[in-house]
Amino acid sequence: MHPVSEAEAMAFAPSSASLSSASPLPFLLRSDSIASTDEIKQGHAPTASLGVNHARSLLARLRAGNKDLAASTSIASYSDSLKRGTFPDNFTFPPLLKLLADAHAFRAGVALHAHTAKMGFDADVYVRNSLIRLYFVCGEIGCAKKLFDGFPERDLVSWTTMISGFTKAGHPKDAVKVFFEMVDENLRVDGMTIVAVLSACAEIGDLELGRKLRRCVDAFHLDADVFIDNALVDMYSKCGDIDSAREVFDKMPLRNVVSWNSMIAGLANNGEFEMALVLFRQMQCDDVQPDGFTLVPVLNSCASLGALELGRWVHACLSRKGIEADGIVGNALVDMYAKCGMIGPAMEVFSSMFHRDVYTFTSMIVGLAMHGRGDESLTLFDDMLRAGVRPNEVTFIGILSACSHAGFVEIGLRHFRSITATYNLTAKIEHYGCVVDMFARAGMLDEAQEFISSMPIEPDEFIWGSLLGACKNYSEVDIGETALERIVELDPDEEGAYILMSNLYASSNRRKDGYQIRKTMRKNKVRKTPGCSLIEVDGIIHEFQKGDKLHPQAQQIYAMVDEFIHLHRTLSHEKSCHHSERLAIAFGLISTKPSTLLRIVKNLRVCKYCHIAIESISRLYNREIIVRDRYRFHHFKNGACSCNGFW
DNA sequence: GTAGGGTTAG
Repeated sequence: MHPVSEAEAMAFAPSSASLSSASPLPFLLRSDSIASTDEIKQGHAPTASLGVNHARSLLARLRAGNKDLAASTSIASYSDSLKRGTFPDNFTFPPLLKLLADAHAFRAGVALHAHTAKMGFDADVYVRNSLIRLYFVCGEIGCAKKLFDGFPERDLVSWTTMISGFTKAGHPKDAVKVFFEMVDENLRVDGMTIVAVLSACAEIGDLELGRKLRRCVDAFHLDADVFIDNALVDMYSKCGDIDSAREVFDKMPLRNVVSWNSMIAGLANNGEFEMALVLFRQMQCDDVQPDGFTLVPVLNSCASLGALELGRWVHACLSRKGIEADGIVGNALVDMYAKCGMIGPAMEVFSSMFHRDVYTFTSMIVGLAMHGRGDESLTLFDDMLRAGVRPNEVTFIGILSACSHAGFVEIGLRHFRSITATYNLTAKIEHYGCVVDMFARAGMLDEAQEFISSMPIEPDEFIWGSLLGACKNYSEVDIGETALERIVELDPDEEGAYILMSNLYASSNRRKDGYQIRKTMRKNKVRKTPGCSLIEVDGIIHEFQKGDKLHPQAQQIYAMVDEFIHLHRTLSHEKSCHHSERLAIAFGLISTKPSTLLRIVKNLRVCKYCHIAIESISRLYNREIIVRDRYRFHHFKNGACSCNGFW
């Protein structure tokens, strides 16, 4: 950092001589006080100029980045010309104000606002609109609103600036209100206004208004505009109407990188991860260069699908393009590696990052907890607090599940209490669920029941499910029956609960009751979510459903599965099982080199028998196998699993 | 000759 010279600090103070003829009040470095925003909110232009210390800190801050440099250079040359006696005109201010807005240089903005007022240009419509945007960007919504309200000559641009300003400031409902005021006044609306309102609709999720705007776009034949089409794609995606988004996207005569980004992000955010990746490949075929905005939803999709190879490719692509693996992109990378079972690489990216926020830490904390590394997860939480990063609700999901997994009941309870007591966050049903799970897994079934009855929130089927699961493990038929009753009341289609209960009966020598449960399931036509496992081989994701023979290599796969049973039978007696994870593992074994690590992603929990079988497979075939199920990772190696039987 | 537009994580 260069020292700031007095001359530079004076840059904001035009000499009184050069201004005396234009203004009765000379601009001087009067004090360190700056005009308060109250002045502006009350409808007055700021009167005080910038003080020495403020100018100094501003200049230091302006040196920090490119936008800031651009702003500081321009301001410097502006004040130089003032000192030379050249006077600004109405064309001088808009570009300067824009630079200051982009650099979020609020104090300098106020100072310049004062200049415009002193020189009589603050009623110029261009100057006024620039000031409105500046105040919005700096978070001074009250000032922006005052400038707009007290401005008789406001034009289309003023209105559009208000609409987009409110949306970007996180007040999309106010944006829509402004739009309707505009409509009520029968004012002209153009494409840019529509884009701004569509963006507000997207934030609110107001599909109805979005559709009306679409009709407006069609009526005025504005739909060949790439900005409008992009805004439509984004609006439809964020409102959950992904088909309409795709329809607009497919019909676009011209697409830019933002069009692809919006569509890929829309697919990923609507859970269409495979399609997001397909579109990403298509984008490359179209020779559109991806940027950070593209790669974040692509990484999220990789994370959800366990597509590590593509994820790694994206990582390499980032480095190649010189996109820094920091901030949001870094967070997405950490999350991708953690969700693909690669805690080591996740930690490497984590350590290399400069800006670690609550998302960075949370991804890592949740990742470690899901891998059964509860103590490391808790250590990282302490690191996070020491780094001055405040946890959020999701962080506590990770912390509580880490405690649950590691059997730290006391520590877990202390963290649970701190959610509200220390951090003033809301403990949600998921947090209560973690605590129930914590008691239940530790075999403290009475405490779990007591905790459930003391909850201020109505327990849901997941809470009762945790309890039932523990009843199964500890053969507690009575409590299990109560839990099942509650679950059936809340979600009669919950197949897992019936199966747990029937297994609980079976393990308690009450097979008859078990059959009864299965009969009820058939009678009630309880749907079964089909088990589905994914495995990525050579960058291609292969999907298997329980017992399906759709894969081109089905014959070899089933032969391999039979081999498992044959080998496995020497250890225990098992009937033939074609659960999806076995098919995926069999395919992995026959299509990769010996000792290649296999990674499976499954939509449901791994059953007890498959868990035992995979332990043996890892030893017999000398393979590390990482299975991500609905809840956590199972890292199988040499006949043992990282979950230690906790799942 | 100046001002206003779209996309990103747990």
